[in-house]
Amino acid sequence: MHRSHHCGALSIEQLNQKVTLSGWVQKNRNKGFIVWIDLRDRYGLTQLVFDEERTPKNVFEAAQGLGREFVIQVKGTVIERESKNPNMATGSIEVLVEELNVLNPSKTPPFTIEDQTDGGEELRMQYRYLDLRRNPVKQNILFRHQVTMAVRNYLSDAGFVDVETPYLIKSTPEGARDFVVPSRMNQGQFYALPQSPQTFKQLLMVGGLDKYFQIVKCFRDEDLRADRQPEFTQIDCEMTFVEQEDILNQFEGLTRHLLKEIKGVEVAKFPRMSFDEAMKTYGNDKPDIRFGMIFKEFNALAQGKGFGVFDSQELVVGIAVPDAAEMSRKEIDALIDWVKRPQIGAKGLVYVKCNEDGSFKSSVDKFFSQDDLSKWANHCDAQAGDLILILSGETKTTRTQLSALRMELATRLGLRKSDEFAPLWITDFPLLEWDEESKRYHAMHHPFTAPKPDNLELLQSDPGAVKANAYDLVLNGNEIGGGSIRIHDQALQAQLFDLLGFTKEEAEAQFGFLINAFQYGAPPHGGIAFGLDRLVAILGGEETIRDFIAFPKNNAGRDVMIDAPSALNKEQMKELHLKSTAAPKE
RNA sequence: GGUCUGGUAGUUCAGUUGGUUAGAAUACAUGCCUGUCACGCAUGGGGUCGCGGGUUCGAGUCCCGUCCAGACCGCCA
Repeated sequence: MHRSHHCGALSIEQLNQKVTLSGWVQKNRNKGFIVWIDLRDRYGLTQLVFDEERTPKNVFEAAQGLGREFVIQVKGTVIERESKNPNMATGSIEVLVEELNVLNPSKTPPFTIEDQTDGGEELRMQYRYLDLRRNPVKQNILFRHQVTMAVRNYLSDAGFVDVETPYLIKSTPEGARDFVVPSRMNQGQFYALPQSPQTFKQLLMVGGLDKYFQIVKCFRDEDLRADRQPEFTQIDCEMTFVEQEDILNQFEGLTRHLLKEIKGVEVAKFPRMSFDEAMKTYGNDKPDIRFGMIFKEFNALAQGKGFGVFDSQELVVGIAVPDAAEMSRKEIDALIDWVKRPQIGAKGLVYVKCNEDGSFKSSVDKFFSQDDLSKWANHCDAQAGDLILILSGETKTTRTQLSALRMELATRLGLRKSDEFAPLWITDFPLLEWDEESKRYHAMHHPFTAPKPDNLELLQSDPGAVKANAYDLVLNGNEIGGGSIRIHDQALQAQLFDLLGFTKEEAEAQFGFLINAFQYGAPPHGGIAFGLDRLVAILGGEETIRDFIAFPKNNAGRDVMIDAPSALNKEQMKELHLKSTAAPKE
């Protein structure tokens, strides 16, 4: 028997019991006459004690040589501590060791295995198996398990069937870049790894499964971010005989269940906002509504007063930053520099300080009277002590810039509280997006998304104006889910492929299987997919998903622990009918 | 593809205008220590200052190139 108890189990209840424990040496505190070892496993820490008088001499001497992360097994007796540690779950007892068995010694780890480790990001990734021993990372992984179990239970109880879909599928140039896998048995041909199980879940609906879900890996060969990995996990769902309203209700239910179950938070009915309204009032299709600073447009108030910068622009838009009028000139200048950085790209920033005495101080005092500025303050609900910040320019880019500024200020002002949860549905997305580069329309969501039924006639006359039965679930400024009602009518699907610039032959070659399936009684259906990694991170109060993934990849898509990707040897390359311009590994 | 920040001891970092033998903390090793729990005290070992080139009497420090890491923009149907 390796152990009778785990390292978080013992308390004063087990006093005087003989126990066997196994675990890792967290810390060796050697006082000369006495040695304490903190023994660690997944469940906690237990203090072991060895001393000159009570411990056999050979065991006592061996204890002095135990280093960090040695794996040991001990047999001993649970005794009450002379000095208790109230900060420790097992702090009132210790185990007086009689037998010590070193199961495996350890090299000194390259970083400390403690909550506040001295290890940097890269080193921790390289030795991820050591990092996983640390509480913060371990807790995140356990937390993820809690979330996925709650999801599975909820969806299964609601009648959803967990179905696995294939990972080796067909490449489609539409959308994100595919990861591809060469086929040995089919020379010169490639599988692609799915960007999502989209078409398969639709075929499951044609197949009559009615309600499907899968917690599934998806793969996208695009550049990474703090919240983006090349392989990531979706909670993928699809339902038959539903309208948008049915789906929103079902998955609002799931999200509310998770918030309650995992965080103990009760949330009222989720607000809904159209895409257009989100863009107009937050400059963003995933607004963080935990705080205000809602966009107000100043065109009517600020144009035609001789300030050329405003007069010449399509949009003049601003926000009132609460309690920020105290900002020094230097701080405001730094803010102006911040928006002028190439990442934001604003030309400048107009500010109005709403002083406590009711007066206004602005960067455009030359052009606007106190009366003008008072109207501005009124317009954007700025109180005395607030700071109004205004950008102007082309509508779309200016909104994007102000949105970035709003989020930055909220972060700086501590308004993005990680224990506050503000979900929001965004609806009525445009069906299509004009792409300047390729001079054609792209599907904003994906090519199977259904247009709103009363927009159908616009498909010919003004495709860009067509709204879709598509929706996103936003949580604290992050898109955590998105979906749509799908097209189930083959004629409409053909029309969409046409609009997207597919010839009949291309559509047939890429999606023939789906078009065929739709000829055999495809039911109305729709669904949604949640980004599990992101959802877990946000519920956990973070925005970086890496520490909620057991083995994540770095910025460049590398796994620095196993050193992947790597070159293949000549034989493999030959077998796969691949030629490389890079020197192959011998 | 681009912008920005960083790379100095096992680790996390400091290093002034370019100037003596490159420091701190922590980790590690040795010794001391009669109740520790971030134990304490003493001593010690540990450096290709990412790499290559240049400027200079002299480069961790300045310049050019390059590699690596991170954040962001583009991209992510």
